[in-house]
Amino acid sequence: MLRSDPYDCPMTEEPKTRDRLIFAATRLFRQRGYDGTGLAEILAEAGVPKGSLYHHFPEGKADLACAAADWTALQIVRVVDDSFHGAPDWRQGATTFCYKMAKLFDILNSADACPVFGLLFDGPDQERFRVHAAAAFDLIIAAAARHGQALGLTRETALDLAETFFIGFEGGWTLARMRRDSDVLRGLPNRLYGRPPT
Amino acid sequence: MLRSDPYDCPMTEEPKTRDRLIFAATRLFRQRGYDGTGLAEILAEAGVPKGSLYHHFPEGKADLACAAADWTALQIVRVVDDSFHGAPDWRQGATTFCYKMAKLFDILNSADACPVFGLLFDGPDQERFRVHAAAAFDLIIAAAARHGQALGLTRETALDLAETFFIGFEGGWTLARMRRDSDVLRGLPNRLYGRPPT
DNA sequence: TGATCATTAGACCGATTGGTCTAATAGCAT
DNA sequence: ATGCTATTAGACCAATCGGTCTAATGATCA
Repeated sequence: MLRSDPYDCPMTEEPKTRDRLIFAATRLFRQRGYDGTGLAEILAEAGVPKGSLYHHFPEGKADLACAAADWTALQIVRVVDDSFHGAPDWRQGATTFCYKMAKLFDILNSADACPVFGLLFDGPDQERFRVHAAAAFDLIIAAAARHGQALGLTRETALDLAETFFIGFEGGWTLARMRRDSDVLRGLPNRLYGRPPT
Repeated sequence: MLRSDPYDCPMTEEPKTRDRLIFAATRLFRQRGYDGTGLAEILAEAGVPKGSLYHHFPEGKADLACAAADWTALQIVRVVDDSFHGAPDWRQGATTFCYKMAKLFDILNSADACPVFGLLFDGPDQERFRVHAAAAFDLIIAAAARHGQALGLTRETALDLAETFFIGFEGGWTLARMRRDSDVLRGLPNRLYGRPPT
């Protein structure tokens, strides 16, 4: 799911160097964090020499990290759109999202950081990463809020609802990771919105 | 607040070597993460030579990180107890906790990781840290749940309420950090429990 | 006092870090 | 084919990494 094409390039042929770097970096940063991942590891996993990295990302590791974060954010927006597409109400959309992400959690080795925010805080250039993370978060919030509006909510209500949801989701992912249990994610809607009417 | 005495030793005299190491490590890990912090930095901030570190923490950096995490967890339990002490109901206790932590957020340079869970995931010894984090979390949950029971809730309800609260809190801290805005924390009770009855 | 132990002090180590630089190569225009 | 640019390839670098080790020092007994 999160491994499909970045920038909508056709996946029939092997991804190009730049994208292979982004893939490898995304996975490794999510798993070991920014500082915990060496360039050598990324290069090895991507099968790319060092010269290419600094050709495609002149500012090196930090550049690559931002690209990886951007790509991840786009993927999450896609999951949001898939989840809310055709949902009869907010709760249904949110629930579907949680289940999709729980499945993803199980596919990843379930000890990784949250795809969205995991990669964005450490590293030497803290302020740059912080701003980048905030922008990515707003992108995702906005996507969810659009669906809320389409379901008849006012703009303010939808934004507030979306923000609250992702606050809960972020905390939920953290707990799921700590316990290695994706059911924490599946249980989120009940926590946030109460037991469903049977 | 979070700088007071570990292990209840009197603060009149200078903290001993071991505690100075824990203080410095706590602060630096929270700020730059485990992998982002070098031993040299910690040693410099604590004013302690390398030999002492490996005397007090034979397994080195990882040992120190666990000690720092344990100490932090105890501090958080204290804030929980302070917040719920004398609170008329759950919501009041939770609200006080959020305000106290918001104040702490402002005192720290407000770009740090959540005191409880920020330090615990990266690093080479991932599994050890994960288990440690889960235990610390359960400690804090249990502390809050005890107050819930004292307020008349059943054990199950209290545990569930506490878990949900800290899920929200963890996500809230993350967002507060991203936006550099402690009001995200102060707004949490309204998000979780609805607008208060005026 | 002298003996014994805990602690401090920091020189030193091999490995790895992110980053630079030059040379070789591939792709594509003409 | 020729020339030009984009890309790959990897040797090389100083700096820093976490960790080990020996010697000096402090503290506390007999």
